Parts: sequence; structure tokens; C-alpha cells
Amino acid sequence: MHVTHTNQSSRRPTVAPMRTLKAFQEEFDLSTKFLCARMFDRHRETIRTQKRHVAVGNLVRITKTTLALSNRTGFHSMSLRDLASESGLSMGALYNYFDSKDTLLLMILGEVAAAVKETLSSPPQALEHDPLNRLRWLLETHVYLTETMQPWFVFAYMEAKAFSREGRELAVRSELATEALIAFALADGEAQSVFVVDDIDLTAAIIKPLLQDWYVKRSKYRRRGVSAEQYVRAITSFVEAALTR
Amino acid sequence: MHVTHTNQSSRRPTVAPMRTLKAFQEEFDLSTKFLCARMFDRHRETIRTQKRHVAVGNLVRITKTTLALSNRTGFHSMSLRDLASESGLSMGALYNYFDSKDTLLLMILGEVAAAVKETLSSPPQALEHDPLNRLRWLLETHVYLTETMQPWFVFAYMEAKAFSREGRELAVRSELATEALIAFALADGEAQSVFVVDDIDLTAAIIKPLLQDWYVKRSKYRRRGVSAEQYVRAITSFVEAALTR
DNA sequence: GTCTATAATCCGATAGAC
DNA sequence: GTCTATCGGATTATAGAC
Repeated sequence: MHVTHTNQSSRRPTVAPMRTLKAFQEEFDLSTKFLCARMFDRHRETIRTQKRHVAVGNLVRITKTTLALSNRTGFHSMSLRDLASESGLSMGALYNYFDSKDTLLLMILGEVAAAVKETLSSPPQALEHDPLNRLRWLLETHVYLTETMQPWFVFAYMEAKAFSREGRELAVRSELATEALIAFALADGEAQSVFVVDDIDLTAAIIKPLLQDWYVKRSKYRRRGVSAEQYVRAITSFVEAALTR
Repeated sequence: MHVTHTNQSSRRPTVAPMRTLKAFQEEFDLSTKFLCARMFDRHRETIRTQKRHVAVGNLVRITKTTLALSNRTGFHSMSLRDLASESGLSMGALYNYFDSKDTLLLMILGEVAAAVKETLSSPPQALEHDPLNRLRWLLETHVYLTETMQPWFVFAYMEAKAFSREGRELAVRSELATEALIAFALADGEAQSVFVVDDIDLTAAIIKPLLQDWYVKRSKYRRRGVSAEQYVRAITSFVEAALTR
């Protein structure tokens, strides 16, 4: 483990040691199995199968297949017959886990929103008065989070608009929350003269797409051999150069 | 008309006068009517209606309705019945203009790709050896282009993956072309010591989402009262601050 | 709890009248 | 050129056997 040398007096504080993707994944369990277990707990009353290990196992198969098929051609064009045959369950069995196709969508969206909230809203205490490193932590954690749950985030990004008002609002709220966290770090940095920011909200708004591109265009970066760590470094140095004059 | 004062010796060259959105729209005719007229010319052999003004008028109604319905819930979930009733044409009449739903998708994608190519591949001659202002021109022109054709670009962005290999490849090629234009300006600026760029392709790749966010998240910026001109200024100063140390 | 079989509906596409 | 009517097939959702 490295030791952080913060040097507030120099114009360019030293870089806090970056977590690796692996370290992040050891800190937060975001495995499909774990996420589906939470999904089961959250929808116990509507899921007819009550044996926990059976239900969770089937939810894993349902979720994995749904994400795979939807991210190829869209949730609406995925038929429940395809989902049934690809996941190894029957049509009738599927309806033990959700009462409509829309509900399935909302169950997945719900877990994405919950993961964002849980992961991003607890920055380390030590960074409370250190806006530069809090921004770094935010960018890094977001990239690692979306890297770990990539198919989930692509799904949420592409399909949120397609269904009920409830789904759309969930997505909008989640997105605005992330932007608010960025804006907060920017405002703090501005107040401490660490950053030079003209319009805080607008700047936060244009930092956001840098985070989204990582999972939306994941295949592009994979083709070019860019790792999550490299991407974090790239956007971090880009953003910091833009914010510190 | 303003006169451009380029001052290559100073570290921060003076800003070239920015076109307004209106000036751009007077330079390029990107009205739905004009785009549908080109669409008619390009598909004359498969469109059964031969009277030009009739065909173009109906293509306008078809296109406008398709973009409106698709951008709300996705192209695949828009039924041809919805398209017929909303556009005021009958199911049968629609099939005079395309032979399948996929063809309709490709017709729209084709006009988007053509508009990108035509608009972005002819930067003013005066900017040939001026990477800073060529980058500015590129960002500005892209924002104005996508502002003018916003529903078209959202459609291309969201639906390209959903259909045939042909449609996907069209979208990927068009996207990479834009990225190459950015990369070219960056490489040029690096060679002239105007920019400091570590990894040219990666930097170009992360500038791209700044351009896409303008049309993908258009409603967010509308809600906040951000104009196209303001957005251009925001991303231009952000990018330039990041590139010039 | 899961399966098979089927109901009820909606879809893209076409044929033929006008 | 456009409309109405209709075909074959696919879709979501359910009923009932095991």
C-alpha cells in the first residue's frame, strides 16, 4: 500500500494512489449473484418461488439473458420466448418471477440505481475537505462501478426511456444525483481556489458524458486495448487540466 | 462580418469570431423538407410515388412522425399502424415509400451520415494550418449540425445497433470519421506545439462524447436554459484549457 | 414450482378495390 | 397513388397438468 503525500501548497498536488479495478471489486460485491439476491429480497412478495437459492439462481439466469439479448437489439425486440429458451426456463416459469415484461425492466433498473447510490454516496471521510481528490475518487469509482456492472448500465442507459414513467424518473433521478456529486466537488474546489470554474452546473454536466462513454462505448475502448485504469487516468488528467489554470 | 485576428506568437491566440447558430443554418440547408428531397432522389427507384412534390411531402410526414415516435419509445416499439395513423397516411400508402421497416430505418440513417460528411469534411481553407481554430470550428459546427437535426441524430445514436449489419456499420463508420477529424486537429496542434496531448486517439475519443451529449441529452440542457452557443463556448473553453498547459 | 398448451391480441406485409 | 380488408405469424399472458 502506498502512502498519500498531500501537498496542498504546491499548485499541482501529488496524485493520491489510485485504487486498481480489482481493489474496488474486492471492496464492493457487485457480482450478478449478489445483485440478484438483493433483487429477490426486494421483490419477495411478487415472486412466487419462495426457496431463496432456487429463486436467486433463476433470477441470475433471467437477468444475464435479458441483459445479453436486450443490449444486442433492444429490450422491446427481445421476446419472452427468446428469453425463456436462452435462459433455459419455460414461459410459465418466467411469470413466477415477474408479472409483466415491464416489471422485469423495472427490477433491473432498480438494482442499477441502488448500486449507484450505495457506491457513490459514501466517499472516504478523509476526502471531505479535499475537493481535488474527492473528484478523483468520484471519477475513478464511477468508472470502476460501471466497468463491473457494464451490461446493467448499458441497459439502464438505453432502455430507461422506453417504458413507464416510473422507469424514466428513476433514471433521471439517478443521473442528476451523480451530477450533483460532481458539482459539489467543483463548488468546494472553487471555494478553496483549487479549481477555476466558470459555470459549476454546466461544467458538471459536461463531465458526466465522459463517465458514460466508458460503458456506452465499451466495445470501442476494448478494441483499442484501453483498460479501466487507463481510462480513469485519461479523463482525470483531462478534467484536472481543464479545471486548474 | 468580423475579421479574424490570428496571433500565432501569443500563447493563447485570440478567439476567432464564432458563427451563430443562425448563421450556420443559413449556410447549410438542413430543413426536413430539403433532407427528404434528397432522400427521395436517393431512393427514386424503390419509391413508387413518382410525382416529386407529392412524394417529398409524404416523406416529410413519414420522417417527422417516425423520429417523434421512435425517440419516445424506440423504433422497434413503434408499430407501422401508429406511424400510419399519426402521419395521416394509410398502411398501404406507407409501403409506397419503403418495402420494409428496416428500409425506413436505413433511409433515415443514410441522410444523417450524408449530412455529417457534407457538413464536417469541408473546414474553411483559412484554417488549414491553424489547428486551434480548426478544432474550434469542428466543435462548433458539430454542435450546430446536431442542434439543427437533433431528432435525426438521437435516432441514429439510439437505433443504429437495433437493426441490420448494414445500419450498424454505417453508424460506426460515421462516428469514427468524426473522431478522426478531431484526432487530426490534435495531431496538427501537437506538431505545432499549440496543444499538449499525451495520447492523441484517446484524447479524441473522450472529446467525442462532449459533442454527443448535446443532442442525446438535449432536454436536460433545454430545461436549464443552455443555448447551443453557450454549449459551444463551454466545451470549447473546457477542451482548450485541457489541451493548452 | 415448473412445465406444456393455448387464449387473446397485435404485428408486418400484401392484395385488390377505387 | 391511396385506401380498406385481410393474411400468416409472433407476441404477451394465462390455465391447467404434473
